Amino acid sequence: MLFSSELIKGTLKTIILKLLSENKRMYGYEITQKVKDLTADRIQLTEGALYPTLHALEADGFLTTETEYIGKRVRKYYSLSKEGKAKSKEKLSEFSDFMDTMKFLLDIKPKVA
Amino acid sequence: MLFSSELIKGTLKTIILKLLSENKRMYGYEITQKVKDLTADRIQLTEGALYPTLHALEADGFLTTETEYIGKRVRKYYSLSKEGKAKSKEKLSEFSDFMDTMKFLLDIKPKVA
DNA sequence: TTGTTATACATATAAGTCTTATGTATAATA
DNA sequence: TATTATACATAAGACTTATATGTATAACAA
Repeated sequence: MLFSSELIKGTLKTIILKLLSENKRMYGYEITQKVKDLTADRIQLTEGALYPTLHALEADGFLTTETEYIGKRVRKYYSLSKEGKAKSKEKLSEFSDFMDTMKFLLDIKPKVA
Repeated sequence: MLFSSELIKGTLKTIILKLLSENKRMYGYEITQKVKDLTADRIQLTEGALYPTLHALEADGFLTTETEYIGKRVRKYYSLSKEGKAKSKEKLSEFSDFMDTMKFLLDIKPKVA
C-alpha cells in the first residue's frame, strides 16, 4: 500500500536532511532506495521530486557535493554542510511537534505496543 | 510558533473530515476557529484554502450542506454524508499509518509523558 | 457616531511542490 | 540480445495552498 502523495508533500526535505544526518554522504539513487527499504515500499520518492529538491538544498547552502565515477558512470554524493546539520535538527524538531499537534487534533490514540 | 505551511499541505481534508465526524454540522468559519483553538494557534487555516476544499468535498459527495440565516448573515453548515463518514475513517486511518511510518523513518522517539 | 474588529461567505492570481513524461547513458542479468 | 537496474537530469503540467481582494453584517470601543 502506497501512501497518497498529498500526505508525503512537504516531508521530502525533512526526509533527505534526516538521512544525511545519519550518513556521511549519500547519492540520489541511494536515498530513494533507502526510503523505499525503510518504509516497506510505502514511500517511493520520484526522481522528478528528488533531484530538484537536492539541487535546491545545495543552492541554499545546506548540502555540499562531490562527484565520483563508478566505472564510467557518474555518481554525485551529497553531504550536510554545517548549516545543513542545524537545518536537519530544526526540521526534525518541527516535524515531531507537528505530529504531536496533529495527533491531538485528530485524537489519534497510540497503538498498544 | 506557526508550522511551516508545507507541512500542513495534504492534511486539510483529513482535518475537515475528522472534525465533521465529531460534530453533526459545522460551518467554515467555525472550522477555522476550532482548529486554531485545538492547536494553540499553531495551525491557522486560511479561507483561500478552506472554502475551495469544502466545495470540492461537497462536489465529491462527501459533504452535504444547509444554509441558514443568522440575522441577515448567511451561514453554511456542512455535514458528512454516508460516503463522507467512510471517507473520514479511511483518511484518519491512512494518516495514522503515515505517522507511524514517518516516525520510524525519521527515528523519532516518543516523548516521555 | 464612527472606527475597528469579528463574523462569514467567496473567488482570482500567484506561488510552491510534486507527478508524469522524457532524455541520456552505463552495468548487470536473463 | 533484450530487459532490468543503476544514475543522473529536466520540462510541462497538475494540484494544493497562500495572498489578496471583494462583499456584507454584527459587535464593540473610542
